[in-house]
Amino acid sequence: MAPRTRRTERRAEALSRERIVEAAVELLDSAGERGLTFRTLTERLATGPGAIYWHVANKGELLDAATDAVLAAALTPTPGRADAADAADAPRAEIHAVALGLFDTIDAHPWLAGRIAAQLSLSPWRSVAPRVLEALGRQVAALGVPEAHWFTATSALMHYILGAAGLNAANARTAAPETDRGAVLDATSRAWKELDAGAYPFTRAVADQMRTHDDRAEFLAGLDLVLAGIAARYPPAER
Amino acid sequence: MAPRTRRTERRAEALSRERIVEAAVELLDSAGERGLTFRTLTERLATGPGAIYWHVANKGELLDAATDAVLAAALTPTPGRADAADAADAPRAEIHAVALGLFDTIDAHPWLAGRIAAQLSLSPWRSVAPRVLEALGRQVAALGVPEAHWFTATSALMHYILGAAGLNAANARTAAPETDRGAVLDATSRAWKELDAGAYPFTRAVADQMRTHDDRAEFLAGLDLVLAGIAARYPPAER
DNA sequence: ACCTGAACACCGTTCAAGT
DNA sequence: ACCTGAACACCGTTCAAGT
Repeated sequence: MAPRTRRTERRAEALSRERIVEAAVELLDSAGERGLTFRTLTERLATGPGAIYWHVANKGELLDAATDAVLAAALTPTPGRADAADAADAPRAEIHAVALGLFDTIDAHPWLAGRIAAQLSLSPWRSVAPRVLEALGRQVAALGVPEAHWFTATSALMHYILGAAGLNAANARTAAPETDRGAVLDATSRAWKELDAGAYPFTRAVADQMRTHDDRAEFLAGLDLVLAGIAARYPPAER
Repeated sequence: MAPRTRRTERRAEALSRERIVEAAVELLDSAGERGLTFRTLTERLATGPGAIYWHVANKGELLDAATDAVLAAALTPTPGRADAADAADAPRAEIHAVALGLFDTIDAHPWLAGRIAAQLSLSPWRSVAPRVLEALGRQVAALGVPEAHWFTATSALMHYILGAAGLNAANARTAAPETDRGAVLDATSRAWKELDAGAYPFTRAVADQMRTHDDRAEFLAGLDLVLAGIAARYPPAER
């Protein structure tokens, strides 16, 4: 056998945990959670499974590392991004910015939703929970919420944001690439209108509002409801 | 010998879609999503994989059927369960009842969380979305929210309820049976207190509130924040 | 220390064959 | 019409062996 063209399929740099995680994120983004296997990963990295297991304990740890890598970028504060008109509105603007950052990140990496849920509870001391809590909680404090209600108010915000963003991401998660959002909304709206009039009067009534809704705008409207509730129930302490 | 011992490994009744779904739910409850395989299922039903594929198209359809079966029970209205002191408070009490029903159901069947998210978006015309929307939306209308905001208000409620319940369920989903909740909260609280004082002042400040919190009570407190926000932002139309 | 690649146990699914 | 069970392609993981 001839001495082969010099490593056309051979990787240029040494393997490292970072390179493995990077390739994992790419596979997850392009093919979803089912697209990341040790076969596709070893093929892309031009190596064998044993090499990956040298740097990573198992698939779960790899998914956790991928989650951390993507979320770290999303949660890195970008000072001044809010540029609120007046300072009084700064906390609300900052909460919007954090929420939209998470919403858009989860929308762009839909596989994140399931992983965040797993991490939040499996290891609540790890980076995700404290980072999100800290970013939101400081603004909750700035809004004047009495300290006794800090945890409750911030938890509710965090649950709404991560929950709603996660449910929304399921859209992108499994929808075929050529699936037209408008067509899905049309079909769903039509199906709702054909529900039994006696059993589903409300759903029939909102079928048109559903058809024309904007995911991002609805997400923000819901966020503002939570914020309005916080303002109403936990008004700033007198002084 | 008593008729009991006869055909210990042979099933008594003919296979049916219902019996298969029933067995699937039991396996999911006892061993989680990873515990349901065609091997464990055929063993429990004393049959082969081909028999199951005669009644069910594939594993995805089986999981959808299991989800529908469990949610149908949770969403069946139980009239009079709320028994509010006065009628004015009836909508809020009913929303609490629906929310707690979903919270407890998802808590008891943690595998539901991921499946609900998938169904909500993959096929929003199917039973889950209209049923939840209808149950919540009627009460939103009863609260006097103007019709123009019905969809937004009800969507926010639904996203909070399903999102928060789903994130909470991740707790039960992977925690080892002998894991003591109190011990986890203690360890998490301690870890939070050891975070960098400059970077995590808020998280450190709420570490004690987190340690003593009650999941169900926090869930309801967050729900009340959304409801308070709805009352504040979408007050009943004048007449 | 880092990597190779064959091998193992297990998975969802198919299908020719039975009744 | 309904069920059997061997077989297939694929998965995560291991490990003796190389450098």
